[in-house]
Amino acid sequence: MTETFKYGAALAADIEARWQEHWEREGTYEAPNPSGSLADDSGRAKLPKKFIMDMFPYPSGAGLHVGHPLGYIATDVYARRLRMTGHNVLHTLGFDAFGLPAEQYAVQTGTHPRVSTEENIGNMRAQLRRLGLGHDVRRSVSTIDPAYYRWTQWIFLQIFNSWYDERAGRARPIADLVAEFESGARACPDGRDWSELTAAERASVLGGYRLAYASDAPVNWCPGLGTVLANEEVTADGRSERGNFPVFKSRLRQWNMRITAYADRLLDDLEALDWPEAIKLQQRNWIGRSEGARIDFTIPAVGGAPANGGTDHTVAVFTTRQDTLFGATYMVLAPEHHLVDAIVPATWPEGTRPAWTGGHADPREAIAAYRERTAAKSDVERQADAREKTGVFTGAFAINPANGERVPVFVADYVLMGYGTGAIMAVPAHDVRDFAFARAFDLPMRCVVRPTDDRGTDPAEWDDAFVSHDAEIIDSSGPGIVLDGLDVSAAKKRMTTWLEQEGVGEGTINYRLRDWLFSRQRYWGEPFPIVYDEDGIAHALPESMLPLELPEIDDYSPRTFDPEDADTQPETPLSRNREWVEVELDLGDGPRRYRRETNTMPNWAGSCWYELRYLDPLNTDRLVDPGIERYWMGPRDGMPLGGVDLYVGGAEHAVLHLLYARFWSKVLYDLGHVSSAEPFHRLFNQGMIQAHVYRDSRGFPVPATEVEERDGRWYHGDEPVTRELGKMGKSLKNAVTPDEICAEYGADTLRLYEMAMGPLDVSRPWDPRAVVGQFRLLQRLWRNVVDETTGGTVVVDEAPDEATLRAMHKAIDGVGRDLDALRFNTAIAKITELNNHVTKQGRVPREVAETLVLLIAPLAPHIAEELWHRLGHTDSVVHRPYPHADPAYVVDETITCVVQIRGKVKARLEVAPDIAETELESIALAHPTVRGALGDAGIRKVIVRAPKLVNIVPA
RNA sequence: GCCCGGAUGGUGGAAUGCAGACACGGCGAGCUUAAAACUCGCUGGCCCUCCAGGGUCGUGCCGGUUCGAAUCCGGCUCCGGGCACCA
Repeated sequence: MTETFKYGAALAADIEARWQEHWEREGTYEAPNPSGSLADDSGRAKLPKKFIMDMFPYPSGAGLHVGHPLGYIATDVYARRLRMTGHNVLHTLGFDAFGLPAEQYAVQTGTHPRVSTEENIGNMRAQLRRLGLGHDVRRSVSTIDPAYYRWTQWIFLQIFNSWYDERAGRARPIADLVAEFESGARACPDGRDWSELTAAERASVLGGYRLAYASDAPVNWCPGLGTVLANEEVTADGRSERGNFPVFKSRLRQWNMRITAYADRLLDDLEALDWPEAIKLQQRNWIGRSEGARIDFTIPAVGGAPANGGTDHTVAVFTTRQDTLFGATYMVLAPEHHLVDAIVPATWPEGTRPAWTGGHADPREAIAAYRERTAAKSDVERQADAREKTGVFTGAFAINPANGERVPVFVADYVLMGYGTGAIMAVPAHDVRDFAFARAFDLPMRCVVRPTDDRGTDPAEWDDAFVSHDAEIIDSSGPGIVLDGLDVSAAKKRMTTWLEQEGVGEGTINYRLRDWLFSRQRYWGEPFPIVYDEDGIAHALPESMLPLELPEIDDYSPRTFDPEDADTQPETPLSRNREWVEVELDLGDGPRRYRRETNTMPNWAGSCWYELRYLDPLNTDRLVDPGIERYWMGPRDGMPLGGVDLYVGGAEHAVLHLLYARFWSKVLYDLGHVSSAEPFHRLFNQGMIQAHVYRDSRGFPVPATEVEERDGRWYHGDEPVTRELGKMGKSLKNAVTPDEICAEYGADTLRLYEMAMGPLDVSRPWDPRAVVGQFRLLQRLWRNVVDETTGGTVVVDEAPDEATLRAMHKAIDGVGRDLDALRFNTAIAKITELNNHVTKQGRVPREVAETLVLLIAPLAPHIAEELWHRLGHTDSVVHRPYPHADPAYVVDETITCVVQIRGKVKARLEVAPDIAETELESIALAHPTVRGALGDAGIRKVIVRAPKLVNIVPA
């Protein structure tokens, strides 16, 4: 068989396999640590460092399609450019391997999730290996590895064993809090002395402080998945993010993370991060900070009415519009509000309108009926009639503290128990929802903010509420307070001050963010390192007992339970292994019987901190060595909070992974385990690769590869099909795998094509025909260097001509800047342009050939390495200096000259840098705009000044 | 409803002072018995043309700023994304 030197699929495959093996053997992509087991004597640890990361993949059984590696290729190109510009670059990829699909597969087949997951990881590694990604494989971690999740559990214990000290503004060890209680420096919540409390009472008090705590509260129960879910995992229409199953509220005892303690810091620190504005905005909205006030309304005892016990009650409301308190004409409690039953009188007050009673004989009956009606609504239904206002009168009245007015109290489901205090003051004139409710129930409205449009001040004549943050307050004066004439923000301040003086309220801040529900009733996750003693008190396992490995069970299936029955809890898979659950342990006070926690952690846990483990993956004593962590991630110029230099991934994790990881980072920072207060300094969201979906007349997708185009229409065989743009995937029968592209053209072509398709951050369709364009580029480049019959080189040992030199240095300059800015598509266009230039010349000077090879090396590393080798070099392009443009050739051939008339710029001229003054003068005077501007005025003087300014003084 | 982002040839997209780089597709030619995963040329519309070139319109729509606008400003239209009874 004769050897061929034509760059085709076979040769590309040969080159790629050869160099991949070489790089692996040489450890080419290993990044040294400054110390520890991954340190070396290459001296590279002394270089400026860069830590580049991808969002690591879930090892799905479906394998990769070409959309998955888009980000991995981008970070690889960027990392290679950094290596070639003298950086010590840490780039690797692990696997986020706990999660539902493997468990669902186990339910169906009985295969242990570990077995299927590890097989999937193996397949995915093989797929990724073909792409020639320059990863430091020593640092690749997998979240299901006990050596890894040992530290996930360890971090959980750090969080469990700490509390948020509001005064210090940071987390501290729980032992400090105990010491404060013991010394009396801090009073116990219920006013008793710490020493008098039983162990269970102490545990309960501390549970109110711990950053990880168990609580009994309404949670999102998803029967379809057999587990509870975090708020972030439930979509706006009340379904599970994964699987799209309905979600119901149910009261269950679950573990939570006190992420709300960090709301302000999570919000404020966004400012220092180099993240897309859209993601920052999503996080800001999710945290949902609103400044306002708590206002106490008194509901006086109804004389002799047994229902409210004959005592006064105080109901606190939260509002951001305390300035409109004088406009509050009624009050609303959420149906679940705990004071509803206490305030309801036995009978309707005299003169209650029939429309307010819902047709019921007494208030208690009316409220019971209303509760039943709203509770039966699932979140989906509640969403459907979101705008329709329903409610019922409680029969009670509250006193508006500003003017002493008696206002009716309603129950309505447009007020949510989970936000603020679960009660509102209703100002129908200045709130759209209150306006709608007041209209429906014929409640009075009072205008207290002067409308800035022509609607007048009688709300009865309005079509909607008047909402403005920039208007004047009117008709708002009461005992000790006058707001009239103030603007909204001044009125808010004055009202807050008054509320605080009178002791009927205070300025407060509310957040939309809720604590993170952290336990799942599933098997395939990290077990909690928690045991309960006979009194039900939770104890942390000592570090020496970590990792707490997942026990074996023989039935992985989730169970549903009866949410109606308050005494039941969902059965957890881990509880099925009795020997594992019931244990005798010595936690320091002798062997005792304990029961293990049988929930598992959500699959976000492993991804909350994996960047840290990449740094020091073999360390068995610590999560990460502090010196190594500071080296790669510590605060530095322009990054006061530290973090990874570049993190690339999809935008779908905006309020999930990206929020959780920031939270864990801050806890670890507070407790002194890391120097970086933020995990990811710079974030980049890559777009999606879309693909055409072809559907037959019944709407079913047909395989995209079997569709033919004829006269602008598409046919599957003889059947016409429709075409639309959609996600790439198995179910839509349009997936293209990297393997098939590699087989047809090679990995370098795939890499180039993915990078050349368009800007990295926008979604764009995969065009199967267009891939060949990048293949042709590589073929032309190959032929410019290699003699296809002998395998020798065709480059000539002569200096490039002037035009070529200029083209070359322009390309070097542009490509370098494009790569630094992640503009890979334009970088490729510039390389192509230069390559086309020399192709047309027919002869390629060695200097140009070598430049081309180095320029393309980050994008197409295999062919670059091969060509570099064939050009007679024995070193690797990987650590070669990237070409540097000679500024002499990059300067523009023309400069801009400004023409002014009466000191005003009238025109700009592109002229040669060395143009003579007299010539410049005549060009300026010949310019049509200049001639027009001068008109008949004539010219008195033309002054040409350095650098190039033509000043024309009209006569 | 509110908040973001976008609109440039047949297609993906370049371009912050020469609109359409680079690529696909298309057309024409070459090589070839034949082919293309080969090579070369042309390829926004309209018009003129002595075939060398030239003119003119043109970046979703309307208006503005500017010597000059795809780019900046104001107002629309359409598309994509996020949030949504959060007081």
